[in-house]
Amino acid sequence: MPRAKEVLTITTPPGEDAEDIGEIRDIVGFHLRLAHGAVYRHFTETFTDLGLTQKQVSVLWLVDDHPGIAQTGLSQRMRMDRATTMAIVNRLEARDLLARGPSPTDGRKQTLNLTEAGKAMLATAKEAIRAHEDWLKSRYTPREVAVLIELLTRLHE
Amino acid sequence: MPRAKEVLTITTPPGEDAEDIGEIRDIVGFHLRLAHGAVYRHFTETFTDLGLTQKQVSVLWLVDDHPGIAQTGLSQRMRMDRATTMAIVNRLEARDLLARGPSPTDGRKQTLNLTEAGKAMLATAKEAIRAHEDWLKSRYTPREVAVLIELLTRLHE
DNA sequence: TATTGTTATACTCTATAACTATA
DNA sequence: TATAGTTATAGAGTATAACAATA
Repeated sequence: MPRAKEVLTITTPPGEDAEDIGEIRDIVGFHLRLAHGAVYRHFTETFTDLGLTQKQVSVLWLVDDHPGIAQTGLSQRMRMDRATTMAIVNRLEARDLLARGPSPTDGRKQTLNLTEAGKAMLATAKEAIRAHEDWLKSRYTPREVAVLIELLTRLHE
Repeated sequence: MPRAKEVLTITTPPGEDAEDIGEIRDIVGFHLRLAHGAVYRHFTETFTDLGLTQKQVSVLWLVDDHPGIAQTGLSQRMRMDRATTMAIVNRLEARDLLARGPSPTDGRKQTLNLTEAGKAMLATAKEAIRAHEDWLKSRYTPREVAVLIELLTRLHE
């Protein structure tokens, strides 16, 4: 009796149609969306006073970590479109938290740097982030936090 | 020598200021946002032809699972505001995928049900979801998928 | 030709506030 | 009073397309 060369075995739950994709609670994307939404809402509440969004804080943080970074560099690190990056940088520049400047090496590029107000805002924001992350991590052991970050990283790397 | 009653020990990495929150790559929310964005983009690409968003598919699916559900019931399951739910239901109703009806028991409520076109669309959407989830799950072992869902669920439950 | 920044445009999501009808 | 739906409004994120300047 010849053996089948099994590359992958898919088990169909008993009593369920093989064509059925299953239940919505088994969809990873569904949970990812709900989890993101919950964290987004808590973030927004935490940051009402500062008036900053997740994206805006991320941009301030990344510019602080990489002074003089160009908008395309920011786009790559944030996995955003150029136009989307523009919109966010525009808002931060309008609030005088971030400044555009010319690139000494490439006339097409802009250099981005935090203003003094931007640095102060980032410091305050990091305090709020700490509280926000504590709220988030309170559900997990340190080991679980590490696992969660590992698994999430595989989705965006 | 008295022992300290340690509830939680927080270890500060050597050479790092205790006031420093750390690096952005250690922030769970940062990875969650990037992961969500990556999955969102792949979802959008997968669903360009159908012209459905994540939220819209979730609503169709939930209405199919719970025929006659009210908009507030939908709001709770999707963790959305009433007004946000309205906007999404409006779009689906305008495309004749979903129908509003009166509630037999409560004059304030609306019942929601899929139209025939809505049921057909959902069936097609589920096929696309299957491909989308396969892409997503290809990074993980079945065990890791279960862990990821477990950890994400703790964030939105 | 390719890259970078820019502008214009459009759609979706999200939430708040205020209003109406019903319980 | 509280709940459900509705409407209006506003801000933010997302992407596409087209354009100008530079490499």
